[in-house]
Amino acid sequence: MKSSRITLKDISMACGFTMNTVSRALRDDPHLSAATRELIQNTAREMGYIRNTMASSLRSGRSHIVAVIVNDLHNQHFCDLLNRMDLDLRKADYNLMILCMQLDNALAEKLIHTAISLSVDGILYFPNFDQAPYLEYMEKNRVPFVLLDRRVPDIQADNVRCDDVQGGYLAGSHLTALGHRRFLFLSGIEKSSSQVDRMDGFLQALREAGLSEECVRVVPGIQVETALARNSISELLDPVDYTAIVSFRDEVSYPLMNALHERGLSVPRDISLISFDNLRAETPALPPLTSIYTDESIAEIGVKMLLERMDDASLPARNVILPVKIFEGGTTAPPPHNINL
Amino acid sequence: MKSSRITLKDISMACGFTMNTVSRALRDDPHLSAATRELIQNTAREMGYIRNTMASSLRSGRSHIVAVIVNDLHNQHFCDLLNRMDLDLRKADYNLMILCMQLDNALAEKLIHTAISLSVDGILYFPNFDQAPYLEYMEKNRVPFVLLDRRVPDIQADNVRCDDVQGGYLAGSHLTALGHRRFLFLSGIEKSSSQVDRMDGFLQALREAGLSEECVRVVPGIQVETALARNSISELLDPVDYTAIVSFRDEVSYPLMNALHERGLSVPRDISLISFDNLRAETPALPPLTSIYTDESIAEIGVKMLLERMDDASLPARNVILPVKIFEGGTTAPPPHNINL
DNA sequence: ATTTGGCAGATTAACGATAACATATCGATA
DNA sequence: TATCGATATGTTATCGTTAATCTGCCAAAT
Repeated sequence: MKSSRITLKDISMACGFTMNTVSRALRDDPHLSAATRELIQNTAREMGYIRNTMASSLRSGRSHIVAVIVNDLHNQHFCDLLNRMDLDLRKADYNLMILCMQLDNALAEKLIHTAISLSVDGILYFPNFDQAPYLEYMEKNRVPFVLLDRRVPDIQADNVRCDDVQGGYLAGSHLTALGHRRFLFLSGIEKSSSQVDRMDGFLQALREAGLSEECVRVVPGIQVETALARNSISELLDPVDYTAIVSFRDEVSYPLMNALHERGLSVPRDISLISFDNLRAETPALPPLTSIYTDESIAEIGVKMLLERMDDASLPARNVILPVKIFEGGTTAPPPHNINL
Repeated sequence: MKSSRITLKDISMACGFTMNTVSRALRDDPHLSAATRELIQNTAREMGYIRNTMASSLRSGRSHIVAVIVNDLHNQHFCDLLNRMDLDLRKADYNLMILCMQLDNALAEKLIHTAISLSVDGILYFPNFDQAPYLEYMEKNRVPFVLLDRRVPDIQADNVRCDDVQGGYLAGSHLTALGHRRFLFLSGIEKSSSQVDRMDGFLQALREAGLSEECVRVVPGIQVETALARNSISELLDPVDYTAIVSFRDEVSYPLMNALHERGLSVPRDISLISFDNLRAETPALPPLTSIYTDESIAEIGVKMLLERMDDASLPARNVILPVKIFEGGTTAPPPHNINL
C-alpha cells in the first residue's frame, strides 16, 4: 500500500530510463522506439501514475483548461450551454472550468484573475455592460477569449450572440399584429446588451404599429429578481392595465403563469405572454410558451471560435450574430375584445 | 503597452527586494515590516501582478481548487446544488471546478484523474453504483473527498444523502392511501443507490397495503432517457393499466404531463403523478407537482464536511442521512372510481 | 561589555515536468 | 574507411513560486 503521488522520477527509477525519456513516452513522442514507449507506458499504468498538471503546465505553458465565466447557475439556459461547451471542449482535449459570478458583478474581475492565475488556455465570457474594463486583463495577459451572448461596446474581440434587436422586434410585431396595445415588460437583472437591444427592437415594432413608449410599463430587473426570490411575483402584475406581458426569460414565465392563474386571469384568453429564450424552444409548460429563440448554439459556435483563436492568435476579430425566430406556442392570442384600456 | 505576465521577479527588480520577500509580502506574511509589505503590495497592484497558481501550487502543494464531479448539467437539481457549493466554497477561499460526466460512466475515472492531476484540495463526488473502484484513486492519492447523494456499498468515507428508502415509502404510502392499486414507475438512468432504495421503500409501502410487486410496471431508466431525448415520452405510457405514475425526477414529469394531456388524460383526475426531487419543493408546473424532497441542503452539508476533512484528514468517516418529506402539490388524487384494472 | 533572542530580510534548494541541446549508435553513402 | 544523417536516448536548464535555512542587526538581559 504505497501512498501519495507517483512522479516521473519514480517511474524513471522503476524502468531505468531518464525522466525525460519517461516524460516523452507518456506524451507519445514519436521519436521513441515503440518498445520503449510501451514499456514505460505500461509501467506508468501499473504504478498508477497521474501527471501533475501544475508542473506540466508551469513548464509547458499549456494547462488544457478553458474557463467559462457565467452569471449564475440557476438559469437553465446557461446550464444547457455549459453542458454543450463541456462536450465540445472535451472532444478537443480541454477541461472546462466553470466560474460563477453569483450575480455579483464585482466578482467578474476576480474570476478573470483566477482564470489567468490558473494559466487557462482560453476564456469563454458572458460579459455584462459595465465589465469592459476587465477585458483588458485578458488582453494584457494574452489569454485567448471569446465574448458570448452579449455585446460590449468599443471592444474589438471575438463575439457570438443572438440578434436581440430582431428578437425584440419579433416579439413586438407578433403582439401588435394580434391587436395588443398595452404591454407589461419584465426586464432581466443584468445590465446587458440583450436588455437594451431587445427593448430597442420591441419599441421599433410598436412605432411601426403606430404606438409610442407610453404603451409599455417596464418593470426593472432588480424588482423581478427580488420578487422571484420572495416568491411574490404577483405584486408586479398590478395594475392590470395591459393585455400582454413580455418577460425577459422563460423561467420567469412559469411563476408568472401561476400568479395570473391565481387571480383568475387566463393565458392567453385574458393576457398574452411571450418571452425570450435564446437557447431552446422546448418548454415544459402547458400551454407551451410562445418564445423567441435561435436554432443555433452559442455554445457550439463559441467553442469553435475559441479553439480557432487558441490555435492562431493572429486571426482578425470575428463578430457572429445569430438569427432568431419566434416559436408560436399557446400563450399568445388576440386581446379580449371587450377590453378598453 | 507591456505584454505577457508579470512575475515575482519583475516586482522584485522593480522594488529592490528579493523574490522571497516579495512572495511573502503578497501572502501577508506577518514577519515582514508593515512598510515593506505595503510597498510591495502596491507595486504589485500597479504592475498588474497575478499570481501563477500552477507554480504556487506546485511548490506549496495547495491549489485552492475543489472539484465536483456530476453526472450532467441538464438536471436543474444539480445546478442548484452547484451554485450553493460554489458560494460556500468561495467564502472559504476555494474555487469550484465542475467536472461533468456527461452521463458517461467511464468518464468518471478520467475526471477523477483530472482532478488529482490538477492537485485539487478536495473532491465532491456524486458516485454511481459501479464506480466504487474509482474511489481507490482518491484514497491512494490522499485527496480528501465527500460522497454526495448516493450510497456506495462497502466504502468507508464521508457521505451525505437523502433517506431514499423513506422517500420511496412516502410516495408509496401516499398513493396507496388514496386508493391506487396499479402503478407505472419510471426509473432514472443512473445505477445509483437512490434508484434501489426508493424502489425498496416504495415496494414496502405496497406490501403494507397488501399489494405485491405485480402491481408495478417498471420502465428502465435508459428507456426514459431515450424517450426524453427523442421527445417521444408518450410511448412509455401504453398500455394505460395504472392509475398512478411515479417518476424518478421532477423534470421527467413535465413532458409526461404534456403527453397525458395530449391523449386526453387529466392529472390528477384520471392519473396521479408523484416524483422525487431531493432538492427543492418549488415547481413551475400547473398544478404544482406532488413531490418528495428534503429541507436540508446536500450542497451546504457536503461542503462543510469537505472543509472539515481538508482541515483534518484523520477525522473518522461520517455518514449523514437527511430526512425527506412529501410536498402535496396538486398532481395526486384518488383514482377514478369507475376504474377497473 | 558580552551574551541572548528576536526580527527583517537574503540565500538556496526544491516542487514535477518539459524544452533545448547534446550524445551515442548504426547503417548508408562517398 | 571516413563521413553523414537519422534514430534513440541522455544532460542540463528552467518554468514561477515557496519552504527551509541562514545572516546581520539591534535591543534587552546578564
